[in-house]
Amino acid sequence: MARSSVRMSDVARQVGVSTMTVSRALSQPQNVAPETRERILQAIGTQGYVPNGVAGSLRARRGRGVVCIVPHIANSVFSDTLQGLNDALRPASMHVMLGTSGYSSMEEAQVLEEFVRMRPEAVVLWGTRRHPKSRALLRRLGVCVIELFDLVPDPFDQVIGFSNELAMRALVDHLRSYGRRRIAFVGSTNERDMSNTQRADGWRIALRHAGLASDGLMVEADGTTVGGEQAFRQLVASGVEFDAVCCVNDLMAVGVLIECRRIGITVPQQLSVCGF
Amino acid sequence: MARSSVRMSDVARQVGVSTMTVSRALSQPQNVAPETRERILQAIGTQGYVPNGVAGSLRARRGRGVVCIVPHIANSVFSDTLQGLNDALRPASMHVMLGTSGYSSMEEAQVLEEFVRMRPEAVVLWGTRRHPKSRALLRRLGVCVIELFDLVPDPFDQVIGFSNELAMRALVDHLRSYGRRRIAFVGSTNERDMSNTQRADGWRIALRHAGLASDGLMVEADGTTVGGEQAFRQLVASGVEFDAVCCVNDLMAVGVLIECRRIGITVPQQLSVCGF
DNA sequence: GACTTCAATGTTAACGATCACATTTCATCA
DNA sequence: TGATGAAATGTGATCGTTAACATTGAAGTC
Repeated sequence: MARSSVRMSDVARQVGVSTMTVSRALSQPQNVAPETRERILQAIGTQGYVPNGVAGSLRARRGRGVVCIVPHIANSVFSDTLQGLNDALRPASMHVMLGTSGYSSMEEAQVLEEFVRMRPEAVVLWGTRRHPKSRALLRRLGVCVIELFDLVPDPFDQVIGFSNELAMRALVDHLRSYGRRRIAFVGSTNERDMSNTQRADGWRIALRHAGLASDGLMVEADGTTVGGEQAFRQLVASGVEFDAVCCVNDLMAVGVLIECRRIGITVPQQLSVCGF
Repeated sequence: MARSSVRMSDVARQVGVSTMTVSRALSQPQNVAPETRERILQAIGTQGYVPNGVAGSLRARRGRGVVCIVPHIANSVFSDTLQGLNDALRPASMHVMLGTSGYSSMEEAQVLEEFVRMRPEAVVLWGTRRHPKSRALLRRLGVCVIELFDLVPDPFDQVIGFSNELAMRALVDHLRSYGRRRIAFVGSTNERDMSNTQRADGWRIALRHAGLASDGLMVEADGTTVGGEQAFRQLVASGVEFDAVCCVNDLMAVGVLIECRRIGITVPQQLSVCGF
């Protein structure tokens, strides 16, 4: 660990004030005489003093870190979120402590346990599925928790998100307003991803509310572009009739579009295709 | 800041040992009698004790944080790097403190100054362009610095990267081995991005070494797909002869490919196109 | 002039852990 | 049998800062 040999007391000695005045000059300038403050800042520059934030956090019982654990960084949904969080935190002189869960709540719990040792100001987590250990830990520490993406009726602390189910229902209703009646669903087989289930539920519920059938209209494959092609081929091969396809994500929708072009189905004339 | 009211001394008291023994049970288990350690771990579980990493870092004069400042998170090159760094750090119980520079060395210096207060174990930075303030700061703190991406002859501390110039020269040589002789360069007008200049240099040097001309063979536009299309159109319009195009990045290469398809140039038959 | 008020600064004691250096215990062996 | 040493544990100081309270001095009030 880098340790600067220059301490606040070194600056204080040179200026001829107490360390408390130096501390105040940095964190509450309005309580220090301008002239004194000026001399202190100059001494800081001369000596190359870098405040020790670890010591400060310990004594002040507050840090400037915000833990953020996302399933995977190298995925634009998550990295965009990180970017936003980072940008919002900087003006407040706070920083992101980054972690990944690999879509596993167990792994998230382990990472979380290590991270909270640094006593973060807040914890930002993706989704609302928490391992019991995580819940207990967060509850015990009383740390501010912000859950992203999934809007649930009984949030742990604070939630910023939307309802997968309602969004998918809105999508289906929109297709209905275009006159579509046989609306298929292309889902992902990724079991860890709860949003797939919630979106499928939304599709099913919307159809039921509208008095439309869903039987045989759901196909699943890997949640990728190739998976989308496969699933769509499967749907076509099944011989079931359909005039619209809702995909659980954009990648699969791209796969569907590719397959449509290959077998000569015109979009949106013959078929409506939705991503998410 | 979350503060657990349970301290190490609470655990120690319950077990009937000193705090030092608890501390050792956690960080150097081999120096504690197995039976004692067992009782300590049990008490920790019962009381829900979470070690205070801030206090530990202060006294031990070493933390577990690694500062990583990238130009922009929401860019796959950087987020992939972050992912890798994060994955490598986790087994060592270390964490990433994330920051962004927005491609500005001045902003990087400011972010860095705030981050080093937490006395990180190491600092990972993108590229090798550093603001003088950053250099001075890092030098003064004596913190381990790792610079990524650009391989330079006079590294600040440690560098992991490759030479843009040499890579581009290799690319040009590869095209020559295919018989290409009129090799154009599509560059980006993004001034902040040093790598553009270095790659252009590589292209120019490779041509000179091979005794080939570069005059009129360089075009520039915005470093995007659209920019690639524009630059290629400009190249075609100039009437200059060429049988290969090196693009400064993949996005521009995609733009070139799109434009080729539009105007009926077959790749790779009539023209070789390279990304980077 | 004595009294209040306020701004500027100082003093002391933490924050919660770990380092460096004891001390205790007990098995080993000449 | 007492010296020797290693394993297990304890003691006291300390990491560098800031909260809480105390002090100082000068200006304002009656």
